[in-house]
Amino acid sequence: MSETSSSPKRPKSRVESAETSPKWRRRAEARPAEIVEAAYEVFSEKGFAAAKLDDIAARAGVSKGALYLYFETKQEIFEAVVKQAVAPNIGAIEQMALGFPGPFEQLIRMMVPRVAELADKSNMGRVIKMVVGESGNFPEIARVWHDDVIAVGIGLLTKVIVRAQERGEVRAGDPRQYAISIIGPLLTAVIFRETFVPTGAKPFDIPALMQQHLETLLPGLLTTSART
Amino acid sequence: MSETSSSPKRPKSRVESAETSPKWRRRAEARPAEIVEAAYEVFSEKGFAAAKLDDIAARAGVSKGALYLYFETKQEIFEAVVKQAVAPNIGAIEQMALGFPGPFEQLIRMMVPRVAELADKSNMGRVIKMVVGESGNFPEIARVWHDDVIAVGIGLLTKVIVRAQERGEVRAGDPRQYAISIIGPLLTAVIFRETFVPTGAKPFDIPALMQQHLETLLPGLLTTSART
Amino acid sequence: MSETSSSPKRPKSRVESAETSPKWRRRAEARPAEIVEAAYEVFSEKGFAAAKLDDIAARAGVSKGALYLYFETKQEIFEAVVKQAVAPNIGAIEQMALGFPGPFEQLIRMMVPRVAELADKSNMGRVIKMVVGESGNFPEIARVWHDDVIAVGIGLLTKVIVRAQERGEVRAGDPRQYAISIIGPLLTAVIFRETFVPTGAKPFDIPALMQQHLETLLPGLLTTSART
Amino acid sequence: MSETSSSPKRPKSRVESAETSPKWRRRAEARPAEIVEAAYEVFSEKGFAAAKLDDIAARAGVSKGALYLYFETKQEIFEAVVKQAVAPNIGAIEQMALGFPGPFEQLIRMMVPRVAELADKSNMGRVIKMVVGESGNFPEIARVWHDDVIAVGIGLLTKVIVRAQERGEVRAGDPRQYAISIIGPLLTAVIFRETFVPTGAKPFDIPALMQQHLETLLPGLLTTSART
DNA sequence: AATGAATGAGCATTCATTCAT
DNA sequence: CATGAATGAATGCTCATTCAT
Repeated sequence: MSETSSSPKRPKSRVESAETSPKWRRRAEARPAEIVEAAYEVFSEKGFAAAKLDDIAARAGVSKGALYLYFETKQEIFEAVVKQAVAPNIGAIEQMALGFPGPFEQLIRMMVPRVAELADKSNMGRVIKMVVGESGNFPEIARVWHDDVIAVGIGLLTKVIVRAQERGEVRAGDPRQYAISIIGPLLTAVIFRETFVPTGAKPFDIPALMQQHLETLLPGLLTTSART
Repeated sequence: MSETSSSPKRPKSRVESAETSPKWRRRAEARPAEIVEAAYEVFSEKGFAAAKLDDIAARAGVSKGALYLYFETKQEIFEAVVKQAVAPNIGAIEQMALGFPGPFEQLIRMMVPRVAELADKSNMGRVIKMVVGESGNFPEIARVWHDDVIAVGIGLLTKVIVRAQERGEVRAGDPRQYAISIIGPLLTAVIFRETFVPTGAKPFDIPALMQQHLETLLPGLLTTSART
Repeated sequence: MSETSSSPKRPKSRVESAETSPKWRRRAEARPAEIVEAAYEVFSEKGFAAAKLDDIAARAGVSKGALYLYFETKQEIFEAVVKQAVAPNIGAIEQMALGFPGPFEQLIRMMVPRVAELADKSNMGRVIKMVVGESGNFPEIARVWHDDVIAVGIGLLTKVIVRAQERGEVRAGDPRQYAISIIGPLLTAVIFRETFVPTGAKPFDIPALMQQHLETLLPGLLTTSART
Repeated sequence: MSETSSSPKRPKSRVESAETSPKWRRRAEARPAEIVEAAYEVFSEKGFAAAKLDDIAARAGVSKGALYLYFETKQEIFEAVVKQAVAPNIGAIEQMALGFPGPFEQLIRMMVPRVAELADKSNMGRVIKMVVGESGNFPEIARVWHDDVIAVGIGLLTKVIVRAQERGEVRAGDPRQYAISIIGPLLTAVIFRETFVPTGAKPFDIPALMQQHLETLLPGLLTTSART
């Protein structure tokens, strides 16, 4: 879980005293994060509807009632779980990509492994699975995720490609489609891992997969002049 | 929906009577398929848990009780829905691919648009979404889908690539990863369509996307000697 | 309970067949009335919030789930109970009063005992108690009851008095206040019966009370010329 | 609220220390009354079951936990609220009535406006509403209220009437019924005000109503010789 | 004395499943 | 075969009550 804590209803402690002795303030500060963490596990295993608040509470080590001290509904907990996976590194990556001074090939060779690493290690995969699975029931969540994550990611990649095309580094072609060409195998591998690997399917080595994918794709993506 | 009827518990007609009014007969025979068709719609919209048998029955134009004449549980209906999307054309494609006499490039240039077309038109996307979303609750279904569809598809592609590598048409490299390189953008686009397009996201032209993807990928995939 | 059944969501029987053999149609037709009857008892004993649907269901001899075949919420059941006591005889009394050709004294001497009898025998008292007790939480119910019962009753009495004043039979004075002078002791006695008699208070003989009240009130209400 | 403090569980001050800061002391002493005052408002608006201790605590300006320093249960708070409205002026009125030396007519002409004024201004109406509404759940409270308030009031009036009958001032007739004849319209108007006026019903001018009621009733109540 | 976080029993509501007709 | 009324276990949410601080 990242520290990008969404802002759940925090029971307002009266003075927010200077130095909270750890024994004093019970667990009030930590609770929301603990709950979201537990909820993340349960939701990603069962999906929204099949997840029981009893289970979430138990896994968070609190009573069912305590959930309602920090969240108003089950759906709000779900939204917190999904949001908490949203902003994590997108901003950082965005900075890096748009500010990068060198040629497209260098940029992409730096970014793709980094993103692959991220996808491999983080829980983004399970969150994607949740968003996909519940998009029918929570269009709003799907919309937010699209706007905040997917569109930003694809848009960033597209922008980088357009710029490279303008500089003659990338061949003519629909840049948004190129973005999917680049990133599609990664998403597929992540979803595959979350969906089929637990039932016994042979997993992919995601960084290796993306490394090879990049080597395969670049010759057809770069203009002859841009090729190293 | 195809006629590949899954095998729901068909109520044993007590006497298998000589001549029943043909109109009646026909309806009765069609029932399971109608139910699965309706269930497919509801499940793919809501997911397993949020789908109500009331809705399925209503959409199938039968009473709720009637569902239990053909299926024993909600889960069994769900399995029928998923299975019914399994067999679709994999077999045909398999034949085509493995029997293809020409070079890899020709084969892949023929297959990919065909599969893209299929993915674009069929409801496979929604079924994938269902399988992804419910894989946590129904590992068995995920397993079956993997074994019967995913593994077969990837395996087929892998096999074709291995053969092409042996003939010096495809560069060295992990053939299973190459398979994902080829097909990943398609799966990503399909899932994107099912998940985000309904909430307003700009859709992809899937055949065009795969056409461009192929042109981009082939230069790096084929050996220099195999290039047209 | 009167037959003035409000119209609860009746499970639509498919053909409403001509003669429903009592053994065939289960209890579908009778159920709503039975439920309302049971709910009336529980609500009037406990009030809205403290009434448990379990109790209502048990007393109606059905399962808890069955309640939801006929009503959508607890509140809707409550409203049905209250409404069902609304229209009962108001209409009849209204006809009688407004169409009465004789002098005011005759009319009032006929009406008051009749209404007293009604209040004594019917369950109106308990319903009034419910409306009073829950008016804070269900202003809408209080409003409906006021508009449909209280205002009609007071309005009717007021109208009769105004007419009698115009004919010189009743002394000058606020006719709406006269109405309360006439009917107030009856309402008080009814509420007293519902509230305090169950805890051991000595009840009033309501018809006798109203008889004496009328004899006491009439001399001051009628003009000298109208006195018998 | 009056100072007739009910007796809530006062936390035993451990040392009954010599001199505590007087400001502190005062607050502590006032707490129970403040709580009862707040509870009165909430209970009279919502009824017992729908009243939340959270609301009561908030309105009293204390924490929820603090309620339990003074009362052991919700019901005990409720009882304190009801009791606190009991003693109000009944005693004073009783003295006045029983000690009155003049004729019945004078007594009643003095008492009724005074009681009407009281009913009009005090919160008795809301308490009556509460008692009526919760009598099913709290028979004990209903009993206490009957014994301490209702029976006393009716009994007092009855006693006065009996005495007047003995002196030949009031006609023959059931004196307890006469009491209801006199006071019923007042109670009806009070309950009407609490129940229906908040939903938009036209209120009664209670003192005026009772004035007219008295003028109407007295001719039939007094003997010819007692008439002024 | 006072706080307010935490508890957990309690209840309205839903829905897969059964079965009398 | 078919119906749909009926069931009852399951679950989200509430709120009086407790207790560590």
